[in-house]
Amino acid sequence: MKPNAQLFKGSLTTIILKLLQEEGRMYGYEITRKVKEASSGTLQLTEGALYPALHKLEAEGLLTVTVEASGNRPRKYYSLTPSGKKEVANKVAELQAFIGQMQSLLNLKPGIG
Amino acid sequence: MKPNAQLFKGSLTTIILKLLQEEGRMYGYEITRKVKEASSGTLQLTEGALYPALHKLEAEGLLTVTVEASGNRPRKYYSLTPSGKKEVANKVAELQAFIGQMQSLLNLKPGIG
DNA sequence: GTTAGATGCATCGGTTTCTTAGGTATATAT
DNA sequence: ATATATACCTAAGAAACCGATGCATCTAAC
Repeated sequence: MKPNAQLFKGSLTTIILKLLQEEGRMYGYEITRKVKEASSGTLQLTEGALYPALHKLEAEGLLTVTVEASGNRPRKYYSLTPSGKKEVANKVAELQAFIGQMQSLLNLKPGIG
Repeated sequence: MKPNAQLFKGSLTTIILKLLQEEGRMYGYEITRKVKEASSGTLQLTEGALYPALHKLEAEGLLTVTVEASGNRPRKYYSLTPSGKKEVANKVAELQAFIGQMQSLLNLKPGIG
């Protein structure tokens, strides 16, 4: 039983955009580490979920990529495009509103109805 | 753009269990109304998502059904089984912990990195 | 020297979950 | 007659995610 290990449906892209807004630019592997670290290991963002999401965001024009050979192996740094920067605020606001609604459903006291 | 209309992946069953814990017993159509009402119309729980979820929870032994002809048309009232009552606390706690992690990711300030 | 583990990219198959659309049936309102 | 509300349900398809796997490089262990 590990349903808590998976991200909210449709929220992964929002998380990615938010992290890029925060950090400026990141590469894929770094994002997986960041999510794991920021959630104390609770949220495990698998690469099988991340990379398709990154490619999709890039195809939608929200992200750009710059490849850099960082001493060792090449890294693909992702950063927000102008339209990506606009989208962040919207998506984050949507997700937060949504979380608020979820909490109002979860915070009802049992046996009162 | 209506990603905010959908429930978190895997959270629908938790919401159902929570509502039944709160209300004692409910029928399907009533649950859809309740979610819509409690979220001011933000969350729309479609029947195509609800009924399969209810049947699955019943098959897992977390819910029981009693059919009642309530004046007009027959209703299927769902309520928690003993094991369902145990599961509610766990699932709600999991989801709340998860929401907390999501918020900590979303509440980071932009441009600081 | 070769095995293991970390970094760093990526795809593929399968499963679950949700959406969209439709179906059945009764009652009420227009 | 037609639309809306109640009340149940399924089925097809899309979407998202998980787990496994693959390639390649570098470092550390033994």
